[in-house]
Amino acid sequence: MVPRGRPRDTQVDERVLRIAAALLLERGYTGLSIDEVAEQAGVAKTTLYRRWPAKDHLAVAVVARLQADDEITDTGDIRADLVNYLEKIAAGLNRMRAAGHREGPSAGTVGELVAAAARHEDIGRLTRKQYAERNTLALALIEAARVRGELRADLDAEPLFDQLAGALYYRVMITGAPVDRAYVERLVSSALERNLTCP
Amino acid sequence: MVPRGRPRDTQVDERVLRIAAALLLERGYTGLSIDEVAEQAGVAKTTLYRRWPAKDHLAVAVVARLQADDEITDTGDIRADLVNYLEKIAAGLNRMRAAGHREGPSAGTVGELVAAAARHEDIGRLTRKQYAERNTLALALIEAARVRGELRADLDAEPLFDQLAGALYYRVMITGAPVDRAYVERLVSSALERNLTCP
Amino acid sequence: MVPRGRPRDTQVDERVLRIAAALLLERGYTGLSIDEVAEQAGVAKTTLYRRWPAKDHLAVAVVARLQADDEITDTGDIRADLVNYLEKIAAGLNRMRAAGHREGPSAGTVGELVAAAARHEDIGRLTRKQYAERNTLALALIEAARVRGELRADLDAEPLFDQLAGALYYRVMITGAPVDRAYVERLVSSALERNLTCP
Amino acid sequence: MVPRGRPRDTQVDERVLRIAAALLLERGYTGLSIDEVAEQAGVAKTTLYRRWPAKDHLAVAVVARLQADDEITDTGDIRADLVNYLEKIAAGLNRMRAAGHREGPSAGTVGELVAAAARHEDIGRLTRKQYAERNTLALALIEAARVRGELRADLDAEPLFDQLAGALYYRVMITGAPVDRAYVERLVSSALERNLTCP
DNA sequence: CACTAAACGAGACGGTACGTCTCGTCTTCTG
DNA sequence: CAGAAGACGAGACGTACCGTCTCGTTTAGTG
Repeated sequence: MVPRGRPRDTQVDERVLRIAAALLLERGYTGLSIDEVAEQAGVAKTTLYRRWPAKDHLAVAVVARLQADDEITDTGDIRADLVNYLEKIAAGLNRMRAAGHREGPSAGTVGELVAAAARHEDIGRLTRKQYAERNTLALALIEAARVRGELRADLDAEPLFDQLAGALYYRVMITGAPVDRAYVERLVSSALERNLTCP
Repeated sequence: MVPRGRPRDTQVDERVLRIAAALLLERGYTGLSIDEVAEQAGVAKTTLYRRWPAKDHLAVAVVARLQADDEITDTGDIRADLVNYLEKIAAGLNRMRAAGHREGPSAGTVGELVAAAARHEDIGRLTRKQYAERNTLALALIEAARVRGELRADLDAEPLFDQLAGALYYRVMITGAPVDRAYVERLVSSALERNLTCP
Repeated sequence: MVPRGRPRDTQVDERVLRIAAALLLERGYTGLSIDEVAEQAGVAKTTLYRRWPAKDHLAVAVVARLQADDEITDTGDIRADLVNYLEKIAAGLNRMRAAGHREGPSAGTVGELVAAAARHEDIGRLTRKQYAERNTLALALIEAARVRGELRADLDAEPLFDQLAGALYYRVMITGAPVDRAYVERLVSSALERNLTCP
Repeated sequence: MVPRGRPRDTQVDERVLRIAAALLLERGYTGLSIDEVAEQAGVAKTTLYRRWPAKDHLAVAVVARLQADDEITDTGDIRADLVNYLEKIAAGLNRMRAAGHREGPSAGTVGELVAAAARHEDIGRLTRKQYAERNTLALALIEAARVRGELRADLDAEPLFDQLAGALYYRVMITGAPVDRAYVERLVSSALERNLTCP
């Protein structure tokens, strides 16, 4: 398939995403205005809509780039690996938390993205797929630890990871409590140690 | 303090919240229009804004009323009590999930509310306070179980409840996975049983 | 007929009119807000509406009081008498001109009063009656001058006074040109001297 | 200068002004609602506000178009020319008089326009400029008559025209008296003949 | 080099909701 | 009853976005 017509200006993507990121982080989701992005980027609105079909898509793209690659590593020490991985997730969330001037404790932008995923089926599919991949990796990590005997044999991995990741999101979005290294370690401890007393 | 002037019509709150709830659940956050609520409720917009300073505030009030009284009970069986309580939370979330057109897997409305809390400092304070109360109750439940020996003595209650509630929110908002009774039971089991093998 | 119940507080009228005048002159007709007048006067809106059925009526009352009594005097010198009288009218108009911060050249408040008279039949009747009285006096003045031979015998008094008063209003409302003593004298001269060359 | 961007739809101006004129004449100034104009013209409110920054501006534009071209002609007979020209002005005023419900004697709409000119500096400038042009033409007409000896050599043209036009406005806005051909002729006679008896 | 196809800048446009601002009416309690 | 206080209905206003459209202009590749 031969490309016809004038090729897209690749610098546009870069410039737009940079400026959109600045706006999003500085003023929050509402403050991210298509008109303003276009103007600041010296780009026509048409050009934006040629690349991202709606503001929500642009916002998702911006955040996706901010989160980047949360690598997962398996050192054989499940506790350390989980702490390590969860900390990366926490870092991404904390970055969102700063968005929107007031820098209140709650990460409104994360909420907006959830809403965006609900508004647009394609965004929903995309983000769920990405989260599914992340989940798969984490579950594999846990499974490996189970197989090699670090975790108990009849472990239910799915809710375990839900608990870990969920606690982070819960604090960031709902209670507004801090999510730092100390908390992550408490969290992993709480999740891995037995809680019920042995009868 | 003596009340001065014409007292507020208490029926208005009732009527408005009922209609707003219907709109919110049927058409989602965007479909909840102040003008329409006012019209359907036979109320002037001024009257709405006298009670709720912005649409966000109305929406939060609507949802607060839908969640309403998630009573927590202490039967002496911490596992059953937690399952019971989490199911109530899950029910509330699932109700939100249905909100808005496509009945997609993700509860966009919850995300909007998180965003609303971030946009308005007062909403943020209010909701965090409410969640803090809920947390307090749950932590007391857990603490009581610890004291009477159902849970281990050195239990860290805070992350434990974060894990439980967080997992529900995480699935509803992020992964889109179902949150039903079966899952809640798996979740509580996962959180309460020991996961690390004894060395 | 015996008066029953609490008698009206006569101080209210005074206070309200004073404050309304201040607002009207300072901010113009739009800036004259019933709510604000009530608040500043320490008076309930009910009380205002008991006295003046609408904002327009209050405004008219305010202006009527500002104009007060344009006395007309007959010294036997029609030119001087007219100049004298027109100057009083001009003074009233110039007072209105200052109204509304921008102190532009045009007296918007006069226009608003005209509009008010058109909106409310009763205001229209009232003001037209007042203007009719003024007219009657002026016409009598002119007529007397005619009878005693100062003015020509077949003079048409009605358009003559229309011309004089009208020119003032025209400049104040339409062209924005100044209306001072010098102009009034030119005006009277122009109206009284013959303009057509004698054939 | 190259035109950039999508050109304005010229039909919009036409349609909007037509419909706005209909509303203004039928229901008066208050009855001229931006929302309704937009709806009836099949045009977005945004489009209206792009052309006229406020309702006042639209109203002025509507009236300006109604008045349109009051051509002035110089036949060499100053009396006839003045009558002719004043009649055109009177016609415009009488058209305004009909505007708004009660078809009362006073042209409230003219008052509203005066008020509009006072509220917005730009409208004031614009309308004063237009009236200045009209004045210039009329003064030229009078001046020509003076030069050719129809009017006396030391005539003061400015107050003369003020008197003529002013009388019309005065009757329409203030006294509510009729302004028809007969009156215009009396008016011109009154203004042109000598009024003082020769001493 | 002409021609085609698409990207691009600019900005008008339709649509829609928001939140604000008055006005004039009403309802309650107090003197 | 008058008055203070303030809720209420009604309705327009002007604003702020979004996403689409319609131009004219540029930038490639192709015959």
